[in-house]
Amino acid sequence: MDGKPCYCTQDPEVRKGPWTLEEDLILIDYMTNHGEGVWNSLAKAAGLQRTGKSCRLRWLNYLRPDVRRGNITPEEQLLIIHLQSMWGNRWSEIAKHLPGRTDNEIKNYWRTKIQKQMIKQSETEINDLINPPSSASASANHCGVSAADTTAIAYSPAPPSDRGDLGGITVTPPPPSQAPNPNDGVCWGVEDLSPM
DNA sequence: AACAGTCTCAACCGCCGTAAG
DNA sequence: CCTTACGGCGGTTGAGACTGT
Repeated sequence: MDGKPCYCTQDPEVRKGPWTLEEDLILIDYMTNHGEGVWNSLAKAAGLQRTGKSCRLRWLNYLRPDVRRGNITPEEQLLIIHLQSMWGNRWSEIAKHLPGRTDNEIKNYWRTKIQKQMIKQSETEINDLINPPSSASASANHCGVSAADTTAIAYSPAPPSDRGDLGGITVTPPPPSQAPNPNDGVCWGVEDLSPM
């Protein structure tokens, strides 16, 4: 279409790849006039050569009026870390506690910023264990967690809980709504992630 | 200035749960 | 009860942007 890259699909009726401004406008227009419905028929009715899933994703992650884009605040960051430590990678649950943020955004943020930072930190601590700095009691981080434990956090125990089977490990699923306790199992502070 | 490596994020894929027929 | 269609979710990918050498 109009000189854009060819995202060939099995079905020539269905477009893939980045959304164009035109498509965005069509979807926004349709959504404001009709509201959400069955996504597949919505895509057809709106004249979009996209799958219903694609439309849904685009709307929820990008076009929704209440979607908030831009920097994650330190408060949001702490909340993400805390909720992730409690619930694992249940991004949609976590997103519900961050108004305007999408699960996709949080997921990306976690992987690119927080997780990387944690891995880096745990590597440093492991190095310290192997080659201890002369005077340091470099056995633990500032909350008394061993390097191995920290790694476990970094790689997220993320128990699949109710949908998975992790060798008998059971974890309480996310409560409907629970005020996060910043000291409950999480030792990370904003300063730990300061480079961000 | 040019190239290589790294990072970011939008979008896709595949699986699962649920509702409708 | 079984099958099918759909929505929702988490994981992964790839293109473009950015940074370092």
